[in-house]
Amino acid sequence: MSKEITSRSEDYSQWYNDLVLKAGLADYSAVRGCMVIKPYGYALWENMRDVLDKMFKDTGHQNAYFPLFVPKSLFEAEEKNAEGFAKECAVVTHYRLKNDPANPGKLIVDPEAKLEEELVVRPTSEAIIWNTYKKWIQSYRDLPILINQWANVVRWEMRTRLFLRTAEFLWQEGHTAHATKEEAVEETVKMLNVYADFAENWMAMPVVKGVKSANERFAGAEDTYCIEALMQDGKALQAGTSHFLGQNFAKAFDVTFINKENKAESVWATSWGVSTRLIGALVMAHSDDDGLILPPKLAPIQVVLVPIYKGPESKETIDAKANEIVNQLKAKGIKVKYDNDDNSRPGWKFAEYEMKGVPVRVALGLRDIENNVAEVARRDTKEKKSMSMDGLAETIEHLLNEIQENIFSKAMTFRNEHITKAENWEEFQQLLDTKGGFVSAHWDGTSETEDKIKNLTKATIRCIPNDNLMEEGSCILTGNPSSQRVLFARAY
RNA sequence: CGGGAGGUAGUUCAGCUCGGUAGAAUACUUGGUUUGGGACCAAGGGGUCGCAGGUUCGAAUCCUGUCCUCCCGACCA
Repeated sequence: MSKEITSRSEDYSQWYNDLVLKAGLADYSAVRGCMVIKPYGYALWENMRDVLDKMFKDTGHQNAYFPLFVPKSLFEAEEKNAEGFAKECAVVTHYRLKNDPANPGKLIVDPEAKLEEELVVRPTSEAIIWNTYKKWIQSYRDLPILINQWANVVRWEMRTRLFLRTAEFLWQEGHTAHATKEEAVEETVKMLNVYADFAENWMAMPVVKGVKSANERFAGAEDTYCIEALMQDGKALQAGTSHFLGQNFAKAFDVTFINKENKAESVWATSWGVSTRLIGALVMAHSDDDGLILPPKLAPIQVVLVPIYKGPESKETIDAKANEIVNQLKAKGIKVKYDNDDNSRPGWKFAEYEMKGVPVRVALGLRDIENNVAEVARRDTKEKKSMSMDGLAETIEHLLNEIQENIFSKAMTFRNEHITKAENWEEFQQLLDTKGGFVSAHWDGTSETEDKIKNLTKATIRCIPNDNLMEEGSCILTGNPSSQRVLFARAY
């Protein structure tokens, strides 16, 4: 047991906070609700970003960059979107400070520098982007436009949590424009699948793909598709969304194109995004009371090599052998760190790299070298084994794959065990209170019922799964007829 | 934004009730011994007690304001 962090059973929230801070992922800042992402956390984000970026490019998208500020008049153009975000917008009203005549050395906002029109700090970029697309689109030949941007956005949240909900966060937002509804819907689904692929095959985090109910839909969207993940405390977390925006933004920003029949039509739109929230998801999906457990495919350090010195004369021998192993691992493209820092002892390093979630640790001492072996420890199961130095790089390469698969299947098993059917209201409540996870239940399809259930239980409809079976039943709350089950859960 | 808790050395915290020269552990620096699960010895450095006012001869301590964090709630694509 670690003496550094609160255990999950004692206080899950505190465990999460301790972990993020002590593993060196992030730190609090002097700005309310805004965090500092530290090098180790940022390295993790860079790995995630690079993989996603390649996936976006492989599906035909290009990166571009749009301004941080949105003039208020543009922001309010799409009414539902504006209304949805209005109460959490940071707004720039002035462009200059000046010395405070009453208080030397202090600054005040210069009242003479008031902006004619306020600038909204983007909470999302549909407005500024569709205002731009208007200029770019005249003909069907200009479509589709498939653009992604990596950016920061600001949402003035009332209550923030490291990575899971911060006032400023990093994300990517894809914004595409299409000539037909079918093509836009296809794009929306395609990107949802990209997200699910990334979550499952890179983050080792199983997700349910589905569509949101009207209550949970993105402001301004016709349909919001999502991937929903399950955390170890039984709460759900929305890990990514892909929106079919219909022609709402095209109409709000007057973006039309001339089709092959020489007729003007409104453009069809999608937008889709994932954020640094995924780091929070990754932490909560796999880690334990000793620290992070990172999937090898995304870990900033995949293998750490720790020398066990015995007297100064052993250093040369061990360093030489260690460098040999490092080079073999590097030749296989494995990210390896040789930690021969003599200021901390092996035991300290073991605990430290467990905290940081490094998937594989190799300990190397004279004893091992004499026997032509190395001690290999895996983070996920904490299993330690002496392994032959012959073909060690291959052994470790396979082990990394095995760890990736193991943490995925462990998370998958947990997730599957936490999708439970509820047949009546008592059962529904009891499942939420005692077991947690997703509760699969019939719902009459109305927003009113969903609101009532939320007020009574704090559970929301996470999604209507894509591959849902049609099944006659009656609503868990009202008893009204229902044609399919939906997934309820308490969520982050 | 409502309720609760908190902010003192890099970190975790004591001191505050009852005002009187700023403390511990750990971390850090230097030297040495060490190294198979968070080493040991010796010496050394480090805090305008979150910030701003006020009361007082004197404030970490009492009062007011403010900023930040955590927990619960409301809110949240």
